[in-house]
Amino acid sequence: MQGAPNRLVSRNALFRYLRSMLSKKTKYGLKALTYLAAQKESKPVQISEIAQHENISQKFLESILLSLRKTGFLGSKKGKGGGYYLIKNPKEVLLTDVMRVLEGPIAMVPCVSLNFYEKCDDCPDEDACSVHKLMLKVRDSALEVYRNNTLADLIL
Amino acid sequence: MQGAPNRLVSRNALFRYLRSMLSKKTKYGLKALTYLAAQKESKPVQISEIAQHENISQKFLESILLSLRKTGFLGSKKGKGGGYYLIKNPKEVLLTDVMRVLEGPIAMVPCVSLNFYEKCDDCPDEDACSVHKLMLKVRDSALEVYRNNTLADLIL
DNA sequence: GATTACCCTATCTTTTTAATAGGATAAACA
DNA sequence: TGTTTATCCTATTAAAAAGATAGGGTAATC
Repeated sequence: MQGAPNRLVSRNALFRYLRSMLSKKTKYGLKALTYLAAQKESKPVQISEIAQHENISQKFLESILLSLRKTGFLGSKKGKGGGYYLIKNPKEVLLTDVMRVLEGPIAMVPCVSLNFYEKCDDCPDEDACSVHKLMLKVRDSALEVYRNNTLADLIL
Repeated sequence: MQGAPNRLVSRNALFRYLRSMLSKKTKYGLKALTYLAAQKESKPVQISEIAQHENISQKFLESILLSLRKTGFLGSKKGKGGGYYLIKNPKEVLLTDVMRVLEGPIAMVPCVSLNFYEKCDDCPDEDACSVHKLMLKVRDSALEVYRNNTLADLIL
């Protein structure tokens, strides 16, 4: 809005933009995956190396990589010379799958989620809900992006 | 991911999908705006009526409508027969503007926000950031939806 | 068998959202 | 003019979640 008094718009807005809609977990996870995808040799990379290179708290990254291993994206090797490595070819890793594991649902409201559907408690009829109607479109537009991009597309 | 063990995927995911990415403020705000836009007569509607009809806590709605008034979307009238009313024609109310006031930035990360840009503290070079690259696309896709829809499109 | 590096659980701090409370102000109407 | 109606405004609180940290367990390599 153009004409609105500045202080009133920005107060709420300021609070919001300090935090990101994307969780750090997802952010760090994506960075780590990209880092691994960009490796020339396919030998394990240590957590500490990724953490340093991407400015991530090592302990936090540890838990993220762990969950990426459990969900079938990464393999790991213990002991000296150990670390994490990509299991699949980056071109075969769809970002829809990555996002759903790291961030959860792609939809902004549970009632339009494909994989995590849940009825809204306050809304008696979804078909009569304006928010539902709008968020369906937003979900589809986001899905299109994630579906048409793989991990390989993130490498710069 | 298909093959991943169920309990491991769903634990994190469960937590995430209990909460919506869309704040209740935005949800309620959109519902209220749509309700007002759907009015046949253009006389003020009381908060209590909207709150009842849309299943919203009246006090919470009060603050939301207040902020919508301060940002130029709604007008209000005090006293008997008072209430809130839309200032513009629903066809002229772009959802980009509504979303920015209610929800804040449309981008999922500040570093790709058009109206609320801010550098990420952990990222030395945006052009070399895979997350930045991806989130630019997501932002654009969301923007397209919001730009091509007005309040009138939300009425069912 | 010592070192390396992943594995796992538990806890804590901070931030944010959502909601509530209580009263001030202004308009309408008798 | 005074009573009712309904918006206006500030402050507080409760609950949830994210992010980060701590500390030790386990397995593989040399």
